[in-house]
Amino acid sequence: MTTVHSARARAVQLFHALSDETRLGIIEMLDSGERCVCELQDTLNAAQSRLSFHLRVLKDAGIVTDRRDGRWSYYELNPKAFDEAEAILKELRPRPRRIRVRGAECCG
Amino acid sequence: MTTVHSARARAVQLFHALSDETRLGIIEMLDSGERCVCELQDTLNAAQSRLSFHLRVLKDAGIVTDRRDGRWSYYELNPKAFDEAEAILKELRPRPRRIRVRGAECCG
DNA sequence: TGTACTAATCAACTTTTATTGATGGAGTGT
DNA sequence: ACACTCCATCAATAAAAGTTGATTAGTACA
Repeated sequence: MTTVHSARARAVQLFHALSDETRLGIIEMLDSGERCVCELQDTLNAAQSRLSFHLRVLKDAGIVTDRRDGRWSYYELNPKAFDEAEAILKELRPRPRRIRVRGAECCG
Repeated sequence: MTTVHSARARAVQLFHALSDETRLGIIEMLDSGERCVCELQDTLNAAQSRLSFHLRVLKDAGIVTDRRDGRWSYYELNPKAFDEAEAILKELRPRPRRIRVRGAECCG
């Protein structure tokens, strides 16, 4: 997981990691628990290097953690990343406004 | 807002729309209410066509709605999109597991 | 009608992401 | 040591996304 500068850059990293079909497939598989790469490979039938690439994106974003056991690598979801994404989303969400000020002050 | 096929494709579209600095800047500005394009342009100082491009991405994803008034276009956040993103995130989040089955069944 | 203004769209280009096939490191079993 | 497996990394390529500078459509107002 590489370091990131601003809150916005972090948001970009997180959402970018979540914006790919293959990666969502991986996340879905990991939802039921830790999995080794070869299992993911079989189930998602994605080439090994391709899977590895996407796992790295997820890991860099802190969405998964990995652990090595002998020749196998196991990946697991990191709940904190989901908390973080949810918090960011809450920040972005429009606040309830008392009065609609239909942009009347704008332009001309 | 273009039509989308699977739930996963929709998730990709939504997260992709959220994974860009300029677009997050736009969202942040719209957070306090409706804004016309020229205001966004000034504040974010982004070229007009560039802004237009990003507004389209946001609109296609359903994150903003637009309204035309004379020669001005006003954009506003759509809260539903944020509900949706939050719901998707909740789906993706790892469920609490009773027992950690450290992927022991895997591989051999 | 003519001119000025806002903003969408287009085409050419640059940059970033993703895919593929190959190589190599580390662990396992003989 | 040797062969074999799992998987990360690399280099080459393909595909997608973003930027830039036109052009164009629609509106406003003299």
